[in-house]
Amino acid sequence: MADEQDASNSTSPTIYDVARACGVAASTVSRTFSRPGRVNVETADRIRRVAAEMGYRTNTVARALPTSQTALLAMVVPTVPDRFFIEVIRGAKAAAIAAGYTLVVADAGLSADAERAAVNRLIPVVDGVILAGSLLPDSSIRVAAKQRPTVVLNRAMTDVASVLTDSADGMRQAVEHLTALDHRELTYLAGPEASWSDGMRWRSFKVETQRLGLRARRIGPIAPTQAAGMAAASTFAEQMTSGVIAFNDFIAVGFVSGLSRLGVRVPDDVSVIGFDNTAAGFSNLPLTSIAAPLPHLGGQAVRTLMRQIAAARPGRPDAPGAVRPTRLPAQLVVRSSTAPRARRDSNAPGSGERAA
Amino acid sequence: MADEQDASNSTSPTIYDVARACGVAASTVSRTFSRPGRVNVETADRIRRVAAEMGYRTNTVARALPTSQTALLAMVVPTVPDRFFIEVIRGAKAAAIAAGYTLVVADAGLSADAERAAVNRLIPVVDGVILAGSLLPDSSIRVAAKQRPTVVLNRAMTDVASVLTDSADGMRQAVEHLTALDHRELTYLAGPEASWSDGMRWRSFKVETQRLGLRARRIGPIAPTQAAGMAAASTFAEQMTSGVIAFNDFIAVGFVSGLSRLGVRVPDDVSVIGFDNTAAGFSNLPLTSIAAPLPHLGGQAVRTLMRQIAAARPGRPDAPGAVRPTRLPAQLVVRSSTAPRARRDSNAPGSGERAA
DNA sequence: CACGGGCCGACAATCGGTTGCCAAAACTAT
DNA sequence: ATAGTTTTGGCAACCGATTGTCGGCCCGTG
Repeated sequence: MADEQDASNSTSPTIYDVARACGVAASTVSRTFSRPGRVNVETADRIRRVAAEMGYRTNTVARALPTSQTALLAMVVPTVPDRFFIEVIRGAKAAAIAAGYTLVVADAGLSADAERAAVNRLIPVVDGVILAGSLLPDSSIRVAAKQRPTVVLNRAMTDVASVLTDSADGMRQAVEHLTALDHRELTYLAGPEASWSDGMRWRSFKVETQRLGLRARRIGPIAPTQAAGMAAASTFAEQMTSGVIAFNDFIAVGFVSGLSRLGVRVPDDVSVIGFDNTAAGFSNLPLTSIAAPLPHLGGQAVRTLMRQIAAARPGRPDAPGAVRPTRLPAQLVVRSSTAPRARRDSNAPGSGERAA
Repeated sequence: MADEQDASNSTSPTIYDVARACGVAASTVSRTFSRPGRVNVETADRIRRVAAEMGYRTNTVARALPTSQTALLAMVVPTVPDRFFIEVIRGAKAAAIAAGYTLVVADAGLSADAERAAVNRLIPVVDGVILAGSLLPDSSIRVAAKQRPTVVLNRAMTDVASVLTDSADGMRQAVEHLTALDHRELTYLAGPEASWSDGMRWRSFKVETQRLGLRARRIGPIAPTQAAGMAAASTFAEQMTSGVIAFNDFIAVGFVSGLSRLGVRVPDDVSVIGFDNTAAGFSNLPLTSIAAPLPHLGGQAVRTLMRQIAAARPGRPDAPGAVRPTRLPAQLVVRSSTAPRARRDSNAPGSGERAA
C-alpha cells in the first residue's frame, strides 16, 4: 500500500502498474483499452475499475510511437486568423472532435518560409494537415502531402485533396444580381496577387460579365484590409462604374467608407458587393456579400482528411493519383449595399462613358 | 545500394539506418545531434553529411518518449480568437520560436467543460500550457498546473504563475482622463459575469471614482459583442452620465452606434472609453481606449513558462509554492471618442440629477 | 617500457505502449 | 469421452530515440 502510494505520487501510473495491481499482463491492460472485444468482459471491467482508481491515463506519446498515430490534426492558417478562418476553424474543430481527434491551429507567419517552417515542425507530430490560405507554392505542398495526409482549403490542386467554395457560382450570382438591378458596367477590386482565390474570382468575373455583355474593369492588386480598400476608392473615383464587386468584405467595407469620404453614396450612386460575408455588423452599412459556408468548409476539410488517414492505413503510403476538389456552394446574401442603378447619370466626377 | 534505395523509399530513415551507413553505432549518431562536443569532430561531420544525404530527420515523438519533452507549447484561448488574442498569440509565437519551441493554439469551445476537455487532450502532448481567458475555476487550473508547467493570462492566481495587464492602473488613467475633461458622473458597462477581468475592472472603477469623488454607475452584465453593446445604449439612455467606460472595445463600439441611433452624439454629448485597444479603425469613430501591450503579454507568458519548464527539470516536480503575478503596464490611448463635458445639460432624456 | 588519464565509440537498458504468435482453458459437437 | 474450435491471457519483439556505463585506443610522462 505504501508502495502504491509512492508510485502514484512520483509519476503517473503505466499499464504495467495497472497490470500488477490486477494480477494480469500488461498486454491485457493494453487490449482492454485499445481492442474492446478482445478481453473477457469481467476482466476488462475489473481492469477499467482499477485503472480509474489509480488515475491511469494512457500516455499518448508512447502510444504514438508504435502506431505512429497521435490523434492530432493541424490546421495551418496564414498569420493569425481573421473572421474568415475563425468560422472555418469552428467547423473543423467540431468535425475533428466528432472523429476523436484534436485539432491544433498554427499560424504560418507572414511568409512562405515561415509557413514551411511551421508545417515542418508540425508534420512529424500530427496525423494530418489542413493548409488554409497557404502561401506555399504547389511544389512545397506536394512535398508535405507526401509525408502526411494533407488537404488544402480554397485552392484547387489536382494531386492533393482540396476543399473549396464554388466562388465561380458565387460570382455568377453576384453579377446576375447587379445585372437585374440594371448595372451595365462593373469593377472588380482585386485582392493580393499571390492569392489563388483572387485569380479564381477575377477569372469568373470576366467570364460572367462577358456572358451577360457587361463592361468589366479591374482595380488592384489591393491588400485585403479596410485601409487599402479605402485608398482604392480614389483610384476608382477617376473612372467609376455603378457596380462594384470586391475581392473580400474587408476591402469592400474600406472602399465604402472611402467613397463616402469622397461624397459618393452607397448604394444610391454605387452598388457594392463583397466576398466571404465576414463583415456582418461591421460597419454601419449592411454589406451585400457572397457567403461561403465557412464552418462546413472546415468540417468538410476534416472529413476529407479523415478519409485519407483511413485509406493510408493499410498498404498505400500516399498519393492516390488525381483527386477531384470538393466544391461547396456559395450563396449571395443581399443586404443594403446594392440597389437599382440611379437614372440620373452625371453628378459624380469622372463618371465617364456611361452607356445612357 | 538497391537495399538502401528500398529502405529510404518505404519509411523515413532512423538513426539506425544512418549508423549502418556510416559504420558506427546508433548511439553515436544520437549523440552527434544531441551532445555536440561528445563525438569526434570528423566522425560527427561524416555522420551529419550522410544523415543529410539520406534525408534523416529526428523523430520527435520517439525523442519525446524517454525525455518526455516534445518542444510543443499549447495556448488555450476561449472559443476562437478575436483581435485581442490574435495579438497575444503573435507575441507568444515569436517568443516560443525564439526558444526553439512550437506554439499550438487550441480553442476551448464555449464552456468550461469543453475547455477542460481541450486541456486534457493537449496536456499529455505538450511541455507547457498557457491558459488565456480561461473559463475554468481555479481548482481545475490547479489540477492542470500539477501535471504540466502552466501560466494563466489576465487572471491572478497565487499558486499558479500568471501574467496580466495592470488594468487597475489603466482604469486609473481612464478615470483621471475623464475627470480632467470635467466629467463628474461615470458609467461602467460591465462585461460577462464569468470574466475575471471584468470583476477586476469594475473594482478598480469603483476605487478610482471614489478616490476622485465622482458618481459611479454600472450597467450589465453585457456580452462582449457589438450587438450587446448597442442594446445597452437604450438602458443607458434612461439614466445617462457624461462619461462611460466599457469593459472592452467591442461593447464600446456597439454602444456608440447604439447611442447615435438614439440621437446621442459621441463625444459631444457623451465621452466613451473602451478597453484593450482592439477597435483601431473598426468603426468610423476612433475610440479612446486603454491599451494592453498584447504581444508583450504573450511573449512574457511564454518566457515565464520556459522558466518553469527549466525549473521543473532537475528535482522539483511542480508547485514552487506561492508565485507573484507578472504585471505589465497598460496605457491610455486618447482618440476622438472623449471630449470635455458640454456646458448645456438638458437636451438628453433622463439626464437626471446632474450636480451643477 | 610501463602506467595513468582522456577521449571516443559501442552495448544495452529504458521510456510506455502495441501486437503477432502461442498455449492453456473453456466450450461445442460427435 | 474425445476431438475440434473458439476464447482468453501471456510472452516477447518491436516503435525510435536517449543515456549510463564500460572497454579500447592513443597520448603523455616517469
